[in-house]
Order: sequence, then structure tokens, then C-alpha cells
Amino acid sequence: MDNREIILGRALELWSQRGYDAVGVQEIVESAGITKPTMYHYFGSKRGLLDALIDERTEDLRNALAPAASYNGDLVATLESIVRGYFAFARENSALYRMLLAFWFAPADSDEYRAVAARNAAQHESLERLFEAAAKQHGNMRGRQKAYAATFLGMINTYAGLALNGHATLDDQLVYRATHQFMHGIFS
Amino acid sequence: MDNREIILGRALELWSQRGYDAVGVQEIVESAGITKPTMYHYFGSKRGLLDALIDERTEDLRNALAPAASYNGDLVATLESIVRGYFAFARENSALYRMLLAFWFAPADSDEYRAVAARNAAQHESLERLFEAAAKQHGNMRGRQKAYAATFLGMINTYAGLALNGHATLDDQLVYRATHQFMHGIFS
DNA sequence: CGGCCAGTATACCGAACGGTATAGCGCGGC
DNA sequence: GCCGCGCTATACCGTTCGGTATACTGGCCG
Repeated sequence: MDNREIILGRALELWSQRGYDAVGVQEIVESAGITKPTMYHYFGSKRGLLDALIDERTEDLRNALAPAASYNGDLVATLESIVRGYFAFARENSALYRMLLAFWFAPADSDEYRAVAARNAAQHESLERLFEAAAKQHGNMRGRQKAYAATFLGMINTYAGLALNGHATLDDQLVYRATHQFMHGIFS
Repeated sequence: MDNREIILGRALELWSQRGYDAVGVQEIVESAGITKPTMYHYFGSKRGLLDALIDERTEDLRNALAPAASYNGDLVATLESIVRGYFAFARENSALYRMLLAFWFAPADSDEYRAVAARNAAQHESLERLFEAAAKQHGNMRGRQKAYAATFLGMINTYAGLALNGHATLDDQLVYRATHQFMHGIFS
């Protein structure tokens, strides 16, 4: 493994455990067994390292929203496959998802927010378009695409957070339950 | 207003805008028009300032969970009054709620997490007991108290986050809609 | 009056912050 | 053989970090 990948891996590990601001460049390069100029050669700045980390390691998460774009009228199946994609990603990239969760409501005037703002906006738009399309079949949903996109993602993140703390398991059963809860509430 | 209150107010303002780690003691005391020893006289440390801020300004939020403790069999009404309490608090203490949201998924090994850990645990326990009690009437809920407590709070926070960014209004209509969505899903 | 004490300021501490100037290394191409 | 270049280290920059030693002030209590 080359130094670039080692740096990315160590930064991810440390930031997910203690936060972006709390872990400095010095500690990351020490943990990676290299020195600062090497890190600055590859990434240019601390912020550049964060951007690279997020850009390069969230591709699978972008793909998880593909079902939203190819909605075919079966809303439950579409939502289920999105939840399945997110849960799989969170399972296989737990440190990264932990960090993304911490950035979820980061202050607007912070590097963390700026690093994920575009990604999050794209996620929301994709889901809003899905609920917009679904509203044509289900008239009573109209006008609430934004709220549904946000609460759908919020539910996914809530369950992911539970799982990261050992209070849930992101398996197919939870995919079904979560989707069913979102569609029909907690009574059924 | 005495210096102690001024310090609390300025710390809240700055932290909610840019994050706890990103704003240092020096900037807070300058913004408050005093010097560091004054702040250290009242709060002992940066962390002590954070603890005091959270302890002293979240009393109304603790009260918002009172309906959970006096559950009388009407789950919808209980949840509605809890949501109403949270929404009112978020409306009237927007900067504080912004900060609490940023701390929601803070790394476990961070001052932010430690500052809100006890509060959040108490919140969850209170809600879990509520859903536990409700499960006696609604058998199909059994065993999911933890998940319901988490997703209920998650939905509240998601809507609060939307409102803080101008995408929603935390009024009685949204109280009704949010509760109804949690109970019966997005279809009705 | 005298003493105490809460509150505040000046000036400072060592450590860590993000970032860089400079120089050397090894390796592929000419 | 040597030039260029990608990569890496030593050593350093100015600034800010959280925190403090010391001293002064004003007001209250005896």
C-alpha cells in the first residue's frame, strides 16, 4: 500500500474516532509513519485531505441512490433497495459512516460542512425527485417531497447510528422493517 | 446582564455557528468584552463553560419529555405534546438547538459527546419507557422500544434541522403531520 | 477603620496548530 | 553518465491553543 492510501486510512480512522478539528495533521502523519511534507505533497492541505477522503470513498454511497433515478412505480421496492444500499455501505465502511454522521449537522461555517455540502445536496435532490415522481401515483404526498426526503434519510442515519453503537444490526430484516415503518408507521 | 451570562451567550452564539473545537477561549472572551481569567473564574475550563451552557439552558427541553412520564394510554396525544415541546424549544432557542444537533452524532471520544451524553441517555430512556408502556396496548410494537425511541427523536431532529435551514416551520400543523407520519407512515 | 473575598486585568506559559523552505533520495529516460 | 522528477525528510515559520501566576479593585461585614 502506498503512502497516499496509508494517509487516507489513518486520517479516516482518527477523524471518525475523535473528530476533524480535534485531530491535527501532525498526529495523522505520525500515525501513518511519514512526515508532513509527504501529506502536503499529496493533498495540499488538511482540508484537501478531507475532500479527497470523501470524494474517493463515497462512490458506493452515490450508487446506493441509483434506484431513485430509475423509479418504475413501485415505491416500496425502490425505497427498500435504497435502504439496503445505505445499510450495506454503513456496514462495510463503518468508520467512514461514523464520520459522515458527525458531519451531518455540522455548522454551516465549518470545513466539515463544506466538505459534504455538495454530496448531501445531491442526495436530497435525488430523493426529492423520487418522491415527486411517486406523488403522481399518491396524490396525498404532494408538496412534501422535501420533508419526505429529509425524514427518509434521517431514518436511515438514525438506524445506522444505532448500529454503530451496537444497538441494531443492519440486515435485511431491518431493511424491511425500516422501509415499512417509513411507509406505514409504527403500528404495523 | 452580568459577565457570566454574557460569556454564556457569546459562547453559544459562536459555537453554534462554527463548532466547539473551531472557536477558542480567546475569541469567546474578546467577543464578550472581557479577558480570560474572568471566564476561568466562572467556569474553570473551556469544557466547564460548555457543561454550564448545556446544563443551564436545556431545562425546558427536559420538561418537554414530561408527557412521556405521565402516559395515560393515549399514545398519539402523548407523542404530539412531546413533539410540540421540542418544536417550541427549537423555535425559541434556535442557536442552542443548532449546537445540540451538531453534537448529536459527535465522536464518542470528544468533549462534545461527553457534554451531552447523560442528557441524551436520559432522553432515550424516557422515550423507551413510554414505548414500553404503550406496547402493552399495542402488542405488535414489543421489543422495538429502542428503535422507536431513536427514530422518534431522529424525526424530531430532522424536522428541527429543516426548520433551522428555512425549509420548514415548526408550527402546530407540523406537530400534527410529524406525529401522524411517525404513527401511520407517509401515506395518510 | 481593617480585613476579606468575588471579580477582573496584565502578562505570561509550554505545547500544538497548519503550513513551508530547502535539500536529498532513488529511479526512468536520454 | 547524468538529468529531471516524483517523493520524502529535517528543520523551521508565525500563530493560536488552553490555561495560569500575580496583582489590583471595589464593596460588604465586622
